[in-house]
Amino acid sequence: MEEAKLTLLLDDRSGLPIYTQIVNQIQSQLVNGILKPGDQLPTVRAMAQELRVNFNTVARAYRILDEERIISTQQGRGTFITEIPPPEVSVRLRYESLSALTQRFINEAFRLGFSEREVSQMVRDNLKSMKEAIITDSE
Amino acid sequence: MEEAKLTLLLDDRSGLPIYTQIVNQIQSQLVNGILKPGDQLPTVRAMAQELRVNFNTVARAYRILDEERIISTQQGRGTFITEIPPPEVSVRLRYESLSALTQRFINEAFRLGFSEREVSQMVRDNLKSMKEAIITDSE
DNA sequence: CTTTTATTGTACTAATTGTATCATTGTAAC
DNA sequence: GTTACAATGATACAATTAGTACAATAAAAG
Repeated sequence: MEEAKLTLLLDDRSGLPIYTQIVNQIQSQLVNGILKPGDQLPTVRAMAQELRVNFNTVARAYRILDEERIISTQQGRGTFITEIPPPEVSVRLRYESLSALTQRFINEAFRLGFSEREVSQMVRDNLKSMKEAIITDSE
Repeated sequence: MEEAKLTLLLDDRSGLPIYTQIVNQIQSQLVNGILKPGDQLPTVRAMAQELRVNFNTVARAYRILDEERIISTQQGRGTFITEIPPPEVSVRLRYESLSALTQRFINEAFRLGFSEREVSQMVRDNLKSMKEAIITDSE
């Protein structure tokens, strides 16, 4: 949950653009557990200097990862790893991921003084209105 | 009517700037009665140290809350929760507070590819096991 | 009571971060 | 060779946070 050292290796012979290599390597480091949710990535400029590339190239990689919801970039603050991506992860990991997310949510709600009834009611209402919104959108 | 301990939790994954997180949480704690009218908030420097952020970040949050008339900041004295807001405002704020928290949770869960069924099931399970834990603790 | 000191929030500026836009470069297709 | 396009670089910008000096109030010292 801290800032990662994050050593990436660029390969000129790979034929892949730099930003793609950065995307791939961050993805694999996440899958391998080298990067974990909450970790802060190096700033675009720091990583750019490390890799001797323009910081916009790193920014491009970060933007792609952000669009894939793998990281969360925040102007003025930095970039952070979000949750485990859904793809091919095992059923167990998937379950644990949702469980952790739910526990954080419920703990927060309780900490703020909301009751069990209020929480479950609000979840129901939100899910319901979200479903209706989807139906409306597709008309 | 005394100074609050006021434990706030910052979350890097939330995507929200620190000052916004502080604003949201103080609002929530107010509408849930954790903070009461007249309560003194920690000084900007004390809270900053607690959260390991710059005190100007806390000051920014306090300034926003001050503009919303939720708190009253007084140079040289401190910051205090203002006197009773109209009850219907309080109720509305309370609802909106939980609604916003819930929406963030559900959006995140959907983003991770979980279905509506999975989400509501997980919420039920978590609430249930939490209730049992409380019962067990009190034996 | 007056003066001094400490504590508190404020104002302004600087530094750090990601973003947006356009220019340059290189490569492939024609 | 020209053109088209993708990748990268340069520059300016915006958002957030940090640093510094200051003003108002309270508390302490005398």
